[in-house]
Amino acid sequence: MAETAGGEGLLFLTDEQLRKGIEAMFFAYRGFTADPDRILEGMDYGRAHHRAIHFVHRSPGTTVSNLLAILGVTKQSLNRVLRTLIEDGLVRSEKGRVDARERHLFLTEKGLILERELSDAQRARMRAAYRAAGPAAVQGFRQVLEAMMDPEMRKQYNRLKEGG
Amino acid sequence: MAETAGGEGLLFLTDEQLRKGIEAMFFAYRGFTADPDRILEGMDYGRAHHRAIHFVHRSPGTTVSNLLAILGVTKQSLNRVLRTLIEDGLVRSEKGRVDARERHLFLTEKGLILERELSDAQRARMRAAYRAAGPAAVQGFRQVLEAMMDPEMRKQYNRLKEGG
DNA sequence: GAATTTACGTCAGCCTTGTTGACTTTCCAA
DNA sequence: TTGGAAAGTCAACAAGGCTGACGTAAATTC
Repeated sequence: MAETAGGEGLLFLTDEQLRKGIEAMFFAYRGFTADPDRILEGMDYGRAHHRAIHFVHRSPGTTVSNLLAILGVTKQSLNRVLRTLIEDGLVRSEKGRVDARERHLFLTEKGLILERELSDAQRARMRAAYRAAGPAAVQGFRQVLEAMMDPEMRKQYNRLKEGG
Repeated sequence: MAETAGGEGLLFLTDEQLRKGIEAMFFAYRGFTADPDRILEGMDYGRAHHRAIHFVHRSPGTTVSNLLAILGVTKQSLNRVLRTLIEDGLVRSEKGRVDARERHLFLTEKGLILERELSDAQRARMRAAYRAAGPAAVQGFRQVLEAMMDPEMRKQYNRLKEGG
């Protein structure tokens, strides 16, 4: 058995194993986004709209600043996406009561319908993958992903985990 | 304990669990690409160049058609990337001996140096994540990712796994 | 041997989604 | 009351996807 110094049998840390993990991430992410992409093509929306819809649904009433922090894009970029979603009546923007500078974002009925369609598709794939791999694998999956995040993103992720 | 029909305790298949998985994928993929992105910014290259370099390194002598199938982009898109890499002397293109229509692609010395820099960074993150999560988690991670791929992509992935 | 198909390259133009920079409006808080 | 934060907007640009059309060389098929 190929061992590294320390003799713990860290076969899973060889460059070859790491490379497989890298390629698995690459190919899997394609599958991960494939279904929503398919639904959105033809509509005037893209992946950026999906992300905005997802996180507004996830945290109703969230502010633009919040969303910027989560999505990690510039406000100009987010604004373009948000503006079309508001114009098309998928997202509602509400001036803050406590702090009137802030805009609180909500999905409208119409927005909720699209969100449902997108997340149903994405969850279906995730469910199939989970079912195929089993509960123990799922736990490992989540552990590795969490460890792979930047600390700042991990914070965001955990905040969402609790908050929901 | 919340059970679904069948009584196997499929707690990991609840919508809430699936949503967490979806968000974990989103945030983790950001981390996954962050280091190479940082290295490439400033150079005239981007993520698309990284992908081309990765898979040419992975399968030296691969053809353009092969690369197109793996990357899932149009030849025009790939060509733009490949052309700059060839011009800059990172990739060498060689007319096929058996079939002279084909172009076989290789990394040059210079290409190998950049590839090393990029993959070192990406592997370092992957290694840290693997180490933090442990071997069992890594196995689960790979199982779920593989199950998440489109069948066509899974074929490509497995072909690479063996071939290497 | 001629016709067709395949592999590759290229030009032109378009779209989405990211970026910077500059600027305004609104409004809270010191 | 004034400084600064939050939000929005305009303009310009770049990366990297896409389609469509076309050209060339080589292989394959008829």
